[in-house]
Amino acid sequence: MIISINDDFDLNKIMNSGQCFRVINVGDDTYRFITGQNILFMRKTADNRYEVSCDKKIWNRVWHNYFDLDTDYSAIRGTVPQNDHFLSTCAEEGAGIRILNQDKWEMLISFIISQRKSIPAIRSCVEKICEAFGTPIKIDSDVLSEPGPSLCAPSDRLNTFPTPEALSNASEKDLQACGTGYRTSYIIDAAQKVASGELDLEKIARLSDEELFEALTSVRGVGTKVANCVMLFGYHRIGRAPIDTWILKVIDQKYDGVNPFDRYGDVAGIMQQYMFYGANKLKLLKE
DNA sequence: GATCAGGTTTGCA
DNA sequence: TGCAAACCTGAT
Repeated sequence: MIISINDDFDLNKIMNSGQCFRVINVGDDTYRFITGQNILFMRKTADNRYEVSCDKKIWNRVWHNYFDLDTDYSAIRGTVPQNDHFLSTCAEEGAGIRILNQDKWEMLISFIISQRKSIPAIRSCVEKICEAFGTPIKIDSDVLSEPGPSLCAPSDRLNTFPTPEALSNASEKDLQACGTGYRTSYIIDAAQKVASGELDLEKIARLSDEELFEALTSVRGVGTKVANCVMLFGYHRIGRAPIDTWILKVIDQKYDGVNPFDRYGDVAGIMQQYMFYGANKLKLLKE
């Protein structure tokens, strides 16, 4: 199916913005996304036009929201203060990045894993956990036969991200084998809290930013940075700007040590994404 | 083979 | 309250 998207949208930048760890480029400019039980292959065919491997019903029900298509990113880029030279440069470079609406539970575990890991290491760890504890995704035969040949990429035996129940029943040893290291006990703690209902990830979605932050940091291994990532990428709180080592360098080197994110109001998280992407891509930071 | 990675917890001033 | 050190392991 062909769809049109009339806003900033760049598959490669989205994949490399560090918010999603199971997205891959399967070659031929085709990208594979996974959320829940759904797999999507997607390829740009012309300006604002994309070929996707699902039907209209699934697109509207799942992927439209996943890609946050009701938000006007072009307009948000337009609000970048002109005198904010660094952000202006980064926003231009990062145009096309979007904040995905991803699964809350998957984000919680993925960002617990992320601490003191490089992005390739996070990807490999998450994938191993899916292989070990996820369940096979049922692939609709008509989904794979419908698109053109280029969208039919090898995807047999692809697993879902494991459920809280599956991870709460996992042995430390089996999790360790996925490369989780010292985060293993954090993952089990989170899984048990969620599986038992002590922490209801859907229910806390109704809380204010401050209360949601409190609820998330009640999990062992979830501190300020991880909680903000989960809020931004799982709960779509686009006012949250996670501060990692890169953004710390940005604040230090480009903003005289003064956190600029208060200035950007309720879209600070999007500005943070532009900075993260732009600063790395353009190599604007010193050691 | 060392060094470090998109942090958090723990322990000690 | 504030600041280091320790933590597992894969990637480079």
